Amino acid sequence: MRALLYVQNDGTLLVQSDHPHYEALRPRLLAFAELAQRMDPIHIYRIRPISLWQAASLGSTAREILTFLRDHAAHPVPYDLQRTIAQEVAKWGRLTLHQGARERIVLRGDPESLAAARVVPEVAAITAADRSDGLVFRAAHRARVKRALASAGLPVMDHVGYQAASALSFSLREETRLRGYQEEAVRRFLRQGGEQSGVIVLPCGAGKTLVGIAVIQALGWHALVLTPSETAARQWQREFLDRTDVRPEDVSLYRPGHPVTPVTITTYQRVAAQDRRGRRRHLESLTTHPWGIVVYDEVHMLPAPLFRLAADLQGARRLGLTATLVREDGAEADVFSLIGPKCYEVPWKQLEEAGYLAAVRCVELHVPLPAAEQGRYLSAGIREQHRIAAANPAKRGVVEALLKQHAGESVLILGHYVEPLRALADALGCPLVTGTTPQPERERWFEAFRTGRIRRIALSRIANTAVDLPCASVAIQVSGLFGSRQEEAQRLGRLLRPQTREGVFYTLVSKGTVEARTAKHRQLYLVEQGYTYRVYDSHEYLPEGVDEDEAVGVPEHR
DNA sequence: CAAAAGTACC
DNA sequence: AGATCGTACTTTTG
Repeated sequence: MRALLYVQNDGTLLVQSDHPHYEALRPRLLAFAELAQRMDPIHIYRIRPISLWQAASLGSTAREILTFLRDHAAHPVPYDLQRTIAQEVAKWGRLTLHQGARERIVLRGDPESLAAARVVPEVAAITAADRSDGLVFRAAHRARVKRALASAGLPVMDHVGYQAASALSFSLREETRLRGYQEEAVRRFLRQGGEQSGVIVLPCGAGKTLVGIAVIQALGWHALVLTPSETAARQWQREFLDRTDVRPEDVSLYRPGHPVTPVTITTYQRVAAQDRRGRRRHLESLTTHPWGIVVYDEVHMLPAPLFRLAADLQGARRLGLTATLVREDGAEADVFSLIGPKCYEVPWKQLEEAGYLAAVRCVELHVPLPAAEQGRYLSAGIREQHRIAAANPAKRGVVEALLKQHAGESVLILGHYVEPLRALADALGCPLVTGTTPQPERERWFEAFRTGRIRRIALSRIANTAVDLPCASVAIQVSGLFGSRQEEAQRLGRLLRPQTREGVFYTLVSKGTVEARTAKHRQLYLVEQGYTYRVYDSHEYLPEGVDEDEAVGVPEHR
């Protein structure tokens, strides 16, 4: 049989995506490599140190990884790469951080690793003492030490332990049932008596909030929950009240000046905020409370320069939750070092197959750029090119045709640039909701959409997180935030609430422009998760003047 | 409601 | 290869 993959010296894997065993073997591949590019039928994966540490933390050995490569590669694995893999996997656990005397922590390890750690400038700058048995730091530098070492290629296993926490007792309500994978997620996080901190990755709509609540309940300590927005914070609060018997007065949104409650919910923004004097008072007051656990909702946002201050709460167990542990700046490694390794993940498609999430089909439609735009496009700089491609006026006709085809279904129209999106919404006569739409007005539109009173709604980037519109079964993406895999995944995520009918996720791409490349890149995370994109020219998918049923390439209307 | 602060991407 | 800049967006605050 044909080989599944070709291994290159630099850790790049060329994988035959049409190989009969590809689907079955993909999870094992993803355990230590990341999908970097698609040139069908070749999928290009990259082995990165962070993925090897991650694999090691989940118990993989270098031998297993190398055996997998030997079994499926066309040629022998290059010796240098074999050595790199063995080295990187072995790094996990070589450096460990321990509690020292009096507010000190100690970095221990073999002499070689310690020597490497010693010369990392940011580490040297905060080393309190350099002893033969290890490097000593102030406990307050716990996050900084781990982050600096990880970015220098030295992952640290954190054995410092946690502060004494206040107890909190409540139960899940009788009728609150955890699904199998949710229970498994909780179990994995709590293994070793909950000593480990880490990240749980579950698709949008899979019930991450409930997993977080179940973890808090099982641990029985005071909990701080950090979310990306006030809206998300309120959703957590509501979920706590709906799903558990926790006393309502024990759960609150953080209010500066008011005493914190056993479960306190607030946003990354607020934690990071500083007052006029430059003091981060919220962070200070939240840090002093004896939390037993801090939950980081949408933890992929944590690496932002100020949001990551929220990771200074190292005295508590840390649980990160996200659907999309990817960033275009590669800062996922910060999540690994500041929160902990990924301890549980379920591929999106797997939950679809199990019937927990709606089935979604992905379609990429190429729309020609009209001649007038074509001229401007060719003489524009790269930024302007993105904008012109995104605002392609020919997309409007395609959107109209798709709306006709999906008459009677609830459709989201998603865009990045607000002005072109506004023009489109006006032309279609549908409401537009953006970040500047006042909260009450947002709620009114969302409610109208949920109840089916309106069937279409145009959304800017606010749709990327925490917008709950469960009835949507079709999304038309008219433009996106460049090559953001994160955004693509979150947007498809809007369609995953269980539906009776299959969802469709359309992406409109200006033909022959930079958009074609960015669109391909955006899709990589979802392709990793098992989704397939069908690509058509818009006229081929929606031929003018031809009845839909006769159109070539149009899947049967259901 | 406008200004300020923050994020993500190229 | 890594860093910086510029643009468009969101949330929070006064």
